[in-house]
Amino acid sequence: MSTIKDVARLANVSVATVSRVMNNSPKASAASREVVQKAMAELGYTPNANARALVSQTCDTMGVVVGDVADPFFGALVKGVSAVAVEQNLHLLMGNGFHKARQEREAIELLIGKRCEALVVHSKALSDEVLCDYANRVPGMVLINRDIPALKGRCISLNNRLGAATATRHLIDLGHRHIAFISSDHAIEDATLRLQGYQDGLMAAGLAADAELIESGTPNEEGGERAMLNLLAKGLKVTAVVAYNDAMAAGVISVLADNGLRVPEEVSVVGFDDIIYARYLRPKLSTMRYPIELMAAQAAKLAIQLAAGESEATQSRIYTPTLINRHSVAPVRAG
Amino acid sequence: MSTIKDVARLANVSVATVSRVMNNSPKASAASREVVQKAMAELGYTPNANARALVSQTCDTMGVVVGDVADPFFGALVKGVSAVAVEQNLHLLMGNGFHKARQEREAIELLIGKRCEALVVHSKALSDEVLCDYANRVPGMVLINRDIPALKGRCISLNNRLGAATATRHLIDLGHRHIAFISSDHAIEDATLRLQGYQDGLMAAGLAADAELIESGTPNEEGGERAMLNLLAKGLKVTAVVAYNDAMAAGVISVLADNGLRVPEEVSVVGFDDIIYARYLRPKLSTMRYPIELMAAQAAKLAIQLAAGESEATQSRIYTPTLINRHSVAPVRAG
DNA sequence: CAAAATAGTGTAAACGATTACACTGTTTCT
DNA sequence: AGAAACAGTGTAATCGTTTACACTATTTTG
Repeated sequence: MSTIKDVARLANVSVATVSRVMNNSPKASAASREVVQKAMAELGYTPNANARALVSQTCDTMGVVVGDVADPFFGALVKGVSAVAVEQNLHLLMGNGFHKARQEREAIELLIGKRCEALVVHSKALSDEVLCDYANRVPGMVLINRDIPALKGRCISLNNRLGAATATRHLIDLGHRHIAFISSDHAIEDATLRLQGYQDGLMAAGLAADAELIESGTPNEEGGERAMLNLLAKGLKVTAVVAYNDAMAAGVISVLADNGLRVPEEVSVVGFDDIIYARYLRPKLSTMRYPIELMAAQAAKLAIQLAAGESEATQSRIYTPTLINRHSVAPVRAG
Repeated sequence: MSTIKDVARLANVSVATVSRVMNNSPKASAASREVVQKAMAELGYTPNANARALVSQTCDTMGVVVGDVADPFFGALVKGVSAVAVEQNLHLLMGNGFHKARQEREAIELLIGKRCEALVVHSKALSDEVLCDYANRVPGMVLINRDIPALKGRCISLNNRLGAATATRHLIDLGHRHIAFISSDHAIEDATLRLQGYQDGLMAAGLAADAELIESGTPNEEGGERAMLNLLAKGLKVTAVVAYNDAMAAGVISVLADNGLRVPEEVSVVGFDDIIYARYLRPKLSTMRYPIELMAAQAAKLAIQLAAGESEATQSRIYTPTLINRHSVAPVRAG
């Protein structure tokens, strides 16, 4: 691969002139512009971004760490970050943490190593301390879907607990009294919080929380299917289900339908996240909207500001999930 | 941010020693190991990957260019590439082309600029010539979902035409004679090819292709809805629909259901791609499987091999889409 | 015990770009 | 005409690493 020297040689100028042409410096004459550009084209020259980053101490890159890109939720997250990156003329470097501590660390360290100025990190497997440590090293690092007290102004998260409570209350308002919860067995905060929210909802209505009505599985379609199958096997009366997320809700609906239970006539189902295909399920899924793309864009902007040295806010930004009423929830049937 | 010199100073050794410790060189004594590691930890030192890449002429990074990460299809593609990246201990750099020529160029040039050794590129907006040009500059560049004759051994694609023909034939075999095609209005090869495949299918059965039965829209759920709405408005007899992709099929089914037309009893629908949520639609979507994750992994492996200097194959790798029979297709009803 | 081998360290030259500074030649001004 | 301003260029230092090479101190060998 050719270097700036090759170009300089071919164009019969110095490397400084080549550099000036590349960077549109006003100090380059029209004549050198032309000859240099011709040489660059002839050699198929692409400047070495690493060398550039080294001397200019900035690589115009934003980094983002997610769990797994193939998950639509993270797809939306990356899209939100990507949009502001494009807008700000930054490039995007992506790391997958796969929900494992070691891999999350590696991903973050890689991005810091490449000297990304702004960093949006989604980490569930790392401790507050570890994350603080990184954050202290990198001013432009922002955490998404996490709320660490010591990192107040650099966290953007969602009130998971409130969301699950809202979903539950909605069902109760429609007359449901036998409400199950399909939980995630991933040992992350969100799972606990949403479960608590469900219990809050029951409690507020003076309903007892029955542990038998709680089943869990991996937080995807298969997990939802399996958990619902287990729940059904118990033969309990259930008129409504609150699912940990939309993917699990899809599994739940699938199992319900396969077993001749009509949604929402016989069983109501409410999801969480409002992922891209929630409204294309049949029935269209009622769910708690998680404005992740918006939040991610917000996080990206914040990261850029912090990287530029702006002082941080004194408060975490906590979003509120809102109920989206589609067709998977109905009032409980008389009797 | 601290540098190797800071570490050296604090540890009272030379930078060479620090470097040796970092790289686990056998030339570093246990004593320096300890003192250097302590200094690194104390400073929160992270080596500058750009400097490293500059001198070592390799950055252990694989690049991937996709249309839009938020699209589940591309999510799966990135996942496939990501899996082999992790396996080979490479990092992943991602660029979004958003199906625009200028942005695709920028994304590719960025990755070349960063000196990614291996590159998996999904580009539909760039011409064969432009792509060839890039490929000639970068030995480890592989094209996915594209088949450029001049780049035989470096293309991995799917037989779109055959896929659409297979889907159509399947419907014909079930007795359907009034089969519509919901096409994508993106001006890319795939759209043309799938439409041709549909026509091939009809032709092979001696059926006339009725231009009235072809509607198009943006290749997503909304586009599918709109196109199906337009088709319905014509009041033609239609017993089956072949959709450009699963997202459009989801829209098609949604509109059909909203208008009281039962799928598959009254109208059969077949999609294309088998994206993640195809089997969670109701009815479960019958579709042509596009093994994109597998293909992407294959492309990534190929890219790595080529980057390592292995000679290329003499043939493009063309995958065959297979029919996945779920519940959105049924035999035509008597009468 | 001297010579040779070994272990560990440091110095300095790369890598490929940017840019301050010095320089030359031309234009503009008085 | 001579001074001052300006335009354009090149030289060389720099960014933060790696690593060949030279070097010293120690250990092994005959």
